[in-house]
Amino acid sequence: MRFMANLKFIDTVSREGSIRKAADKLAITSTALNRRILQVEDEIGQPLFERLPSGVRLNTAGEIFVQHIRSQMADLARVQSQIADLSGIRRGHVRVASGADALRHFLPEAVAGYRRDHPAVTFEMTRCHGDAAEASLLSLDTDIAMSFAPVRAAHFHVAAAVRQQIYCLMNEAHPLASRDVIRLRDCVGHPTILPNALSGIRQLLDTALIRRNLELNTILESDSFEFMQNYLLHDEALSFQIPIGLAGSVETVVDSGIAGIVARPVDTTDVPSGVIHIGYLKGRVLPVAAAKFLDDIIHQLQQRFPNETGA
Amino acid sequence: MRFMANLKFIDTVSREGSIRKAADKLAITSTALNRRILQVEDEIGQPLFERLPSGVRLNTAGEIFVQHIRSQMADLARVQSQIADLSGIRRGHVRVASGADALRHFLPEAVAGYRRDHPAVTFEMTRCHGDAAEASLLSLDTDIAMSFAPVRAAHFHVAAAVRQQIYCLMNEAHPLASRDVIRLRDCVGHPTILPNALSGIRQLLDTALIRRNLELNTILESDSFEFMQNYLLHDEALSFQIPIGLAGSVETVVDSGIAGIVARPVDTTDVPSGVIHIGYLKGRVLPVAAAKFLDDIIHQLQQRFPNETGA
DNA sequence: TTCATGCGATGCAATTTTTGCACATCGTTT
DNA sequence: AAACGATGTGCAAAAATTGCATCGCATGAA
Repeated sequence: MRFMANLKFIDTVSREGSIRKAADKLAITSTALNRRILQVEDEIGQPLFERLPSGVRLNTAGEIFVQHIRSQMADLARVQSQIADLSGIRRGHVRVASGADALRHFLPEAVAGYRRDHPAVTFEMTRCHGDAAEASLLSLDTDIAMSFAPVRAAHFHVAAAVRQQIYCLMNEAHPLASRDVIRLRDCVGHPTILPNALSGIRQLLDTALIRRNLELNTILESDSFEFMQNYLLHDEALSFQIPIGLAGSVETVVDSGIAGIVARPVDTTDVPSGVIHIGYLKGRVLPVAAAKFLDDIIHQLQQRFPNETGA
Repeated sequence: MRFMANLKFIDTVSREGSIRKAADKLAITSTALNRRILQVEDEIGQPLFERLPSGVRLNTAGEIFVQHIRSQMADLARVQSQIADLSGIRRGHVRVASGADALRHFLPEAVAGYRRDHPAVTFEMTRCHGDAAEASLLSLDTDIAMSFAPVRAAHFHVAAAVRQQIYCLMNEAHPLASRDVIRLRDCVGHPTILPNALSGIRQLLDTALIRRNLELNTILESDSFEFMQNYLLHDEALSFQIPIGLAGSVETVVDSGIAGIVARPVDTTDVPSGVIHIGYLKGRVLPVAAAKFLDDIIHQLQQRFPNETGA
């Protein structure tokens, strides 16, 4: 895209914080890049960067301008996708930011299903927590975000929300495995594995524990659900997860998707349900491919969690 | 603006409908322009223009792309204006489309007043009727529109609305000049000058005349209020106008602003008041200069028509 | 303090890109 | 049939961009 080159260069410099680093990344010399930036600054009539000994940094004008550039580039992507759509080929690139839960089983399936119908569409899946998701929407690095943590509505347009009850995971040989519903106080004393503090599950659990003045015997913290679940195979411990992080539909979630591990719901009077929010940056018009994928996700969520999904 | 050149070129070609004409306007040769367009089409991956014997015309993809270009350019103007604003100098360019009424006295005063405070701001005033105003907002040729005709709310954000009663204008020697309020039936028989059919005043009058089955003795139609008003100096005829088209505030509008011509209100049970709408394209963020000017206009309207101005 | 390092800015020559002219090609109109 | 006016194309000239070597500057380490 020749006609966007200069703008893309400025965006890259602003991200790298250095003209030389950006030049490397863009496979041109720093001189050329430097002069193109000087030229744009000249055309704008104001410098966009502060020159520091360690590199460059956006000044206020630069902040405004870069925000404009990013929104331009995102809109160009939408236009291209829309134009490609006219000729029947559904092309496009969809960028999704999600918590680890949905990245395990739900999104792989959803993306594969979508690509079966539209093989020319490419994807970029980023794992991140609530705040990072919002930042990445704002800088237009991401089209769609999916987050179990509470979202601030200021910049986020919620396309769908799905209630998710907390489940307790354990080896099928665990003494609690015989119960249909787990109470929080039952867990006390058993060795427990928790997701790390940024996780929405962890936040719900912590709030519940403090309120009831309980303490768990936490033997391990991790941000990898895969690690935690596989650990359960080798030790008689408890872990927690939400349905979307488990294979299969919520009705049949007696086992967790891994042989030898079972999932039991935690009583909602102990730990309230959380909500997964799916949406995009408020005010944005998504590229056709992203918009279609979002529709698909919502459709699948409604099928899989028919009573828990709202607008 | 080097980095927007190609996009501006495409916009110009789409407006001129011919590469050669556009090339003339842009002061380059048609070959150069042609090749730049071919290059962009190549980068987009799809042709944007249909080649006709008489020139070029946008195809569907082109329509989408040009709309994107225009919104980009408008947004760039906003960004530039915002950046210029940072350094204290309030620069910018404000484009207003208005009916002839407000262009007579109100807008000249308003613009002059604004420029007194912000001499670096430039203006572009276009006289046009309702539908043309909407089109010019949509193609982003205009920032602010002011129209006495009814507006379709689909694309128009109404920033303010001012009720305007119809006034009857005549030579001070006219037999009707002694009345405080004019009834429509009083006008019958007198020679009358009317604004042309596109005018909001004319539409209100026509509706009223049809409803009451009256007919005026129309000796002249024009779209120039100046011509009509000056004609009254030389002939004992009637004409019509709204307060914003007259000098002075509505309370003191005994004379019309031109010596020898007086204005008398027409009874609102005969001809209902119309409404002037001031606003901009829905969803747009106006450049600071335009936004500030809009505030100014609204403020002045509220001062001049305190009981007739609403949100 | 001195020196080394890493940053952006700049002069100049090589290179790439863009431009303008002449002309080809196509469809419509006279 | 011929003339006209439109876009598309080869080729040489002109203009812009690039890369190298180098400068000036600020910081941090010895």
